[in-house]
Amino acid sequence: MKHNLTVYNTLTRKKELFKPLKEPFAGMYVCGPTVYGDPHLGHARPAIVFDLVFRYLKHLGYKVRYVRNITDVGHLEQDLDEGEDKIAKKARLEKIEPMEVVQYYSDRYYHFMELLNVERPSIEPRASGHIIEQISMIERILKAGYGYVVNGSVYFDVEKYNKSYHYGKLSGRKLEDLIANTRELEGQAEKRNPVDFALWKKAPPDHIMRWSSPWSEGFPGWHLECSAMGTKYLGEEFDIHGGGMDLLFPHHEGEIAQSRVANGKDAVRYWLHNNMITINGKKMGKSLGNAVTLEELFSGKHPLLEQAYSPMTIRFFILQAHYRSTLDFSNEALRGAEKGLKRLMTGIELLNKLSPSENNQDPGSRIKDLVASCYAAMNDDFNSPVLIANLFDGLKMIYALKEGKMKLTTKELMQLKELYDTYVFDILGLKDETSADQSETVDELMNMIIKMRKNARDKKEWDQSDQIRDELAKLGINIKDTNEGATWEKE
RNA sequence: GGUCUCGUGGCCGAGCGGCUAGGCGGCGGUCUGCAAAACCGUAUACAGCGGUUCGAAUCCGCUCGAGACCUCCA
Repeated sequence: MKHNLTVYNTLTRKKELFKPLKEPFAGMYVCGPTVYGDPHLGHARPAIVFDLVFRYLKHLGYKVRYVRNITDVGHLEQDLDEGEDKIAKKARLEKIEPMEVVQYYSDRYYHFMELLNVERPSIEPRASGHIIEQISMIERILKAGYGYVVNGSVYFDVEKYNKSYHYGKLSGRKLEDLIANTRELEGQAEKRNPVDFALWKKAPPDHIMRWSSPWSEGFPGWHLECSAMGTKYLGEEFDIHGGGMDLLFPHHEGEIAQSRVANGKDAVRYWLHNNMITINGKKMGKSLGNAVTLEELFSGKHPLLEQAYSPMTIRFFILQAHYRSTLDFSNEALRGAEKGLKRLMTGIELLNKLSPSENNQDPGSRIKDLVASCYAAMNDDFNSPVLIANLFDGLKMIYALKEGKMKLTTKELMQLKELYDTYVFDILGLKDETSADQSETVDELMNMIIKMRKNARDKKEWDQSDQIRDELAKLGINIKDTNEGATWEKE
């Protein structure tokens, strides 16, 4: 495959040329949501970022298998013996079955991801459906000598692991520092060392989510599912593992250790991490109580929101920042994204209406250059903000064509159209929202009204024409007079 | 406390040693019966102080400030 895509590998802290294990195949695993709450803006970022990666890899010609899990068990609320997992807690609070909670929030997640035009991954495995694989992995870890059983729970022996491997190599930590900084938490008596983590937890009597295992009735530890499912669907070694930066430690560190000893090799070749979304400079997080859900965002019903923002505005907003930078949320920034996206879409609409000029009059290599810089941006660790800047630059060319200040041959115009089509819709995954829900009847009615207004205008009956415009404005319909006649738009 | 990241014009956000990022907003203009929209043009920046260099937003040091991880989190 010919390309020079470089990706920033958290493991090496460098950009590296992307070379998959088995061309033309590429395998990617991304940590998905824990389905115990409504999806919020924070969920949108990794979903959109890795959707971009997925789309671009496919565009380059790879046959991509993209696996994104749904976490529906485990994830202890606290690392305490009596800790219960989030889903069980939510279920108890709402007096429903845990799987009901899981079903409900999974559906919500899928619904909102679809609105954001996030493509469904190739496989979306659930932790609860892979208990057998997880148990088998624990057995392999025990067999390798890196786990120990206490009272029906199984723990990973981090200190022993660190003697042969480097625990903390992904997050840049040293075990001594970790041990020195471990907080004193209660109920850790079972562990040999506070840095050890659970592979299997024996369920307390009142814990509702439980499965039988060789050690106890219980549930798997919280790093295990990703190791087990990644191995199952992508093999013992695969190309990309993605997730939020907040998962770097300890989640991904745990994954590395588990896979290493269970499979005898490092599983992941490129670790990619998206940065966080901040709100007033602080990380947005469910546990911090400052998360804005996607539903609130799309409806505008949240104290922080001055208006509703469409799914594509959110998508564009996220893509306008590089995935490894924090992205600060504000109404002003969001409004800016909304306007910018509209400008881009209007330009594309115009482009599609343009016809080529007969004579080829020095188009230069501007289109070739534009195409090249778009590829260069994406090949540079998926630099979507630079890509978008290039697309805005190209807009000037489109308007110059319209004004007749520039001429393009049929072939060149086709190339330009193809560029926008490919990059805006296929790769960035944006879509035009404006004309989405107009029925034919409405269209024809509006054409009729515009015609009537034009008649009035032709007769210079300004009172009449302004009245039509004002009345429509009250209905949220804006008339825009252009040189080619009037168009309308619903707010 | 430990580890790490970052501080760019009113706002968001690229930039990885020399060449205009881009978007939103502002200002000026074109178009227009008026208005809006649209388009064109344009100003404002690199937290501070030192250092390296012919040359620094970009490298180094210090100061100040913000944030992340170390506990579930995207």
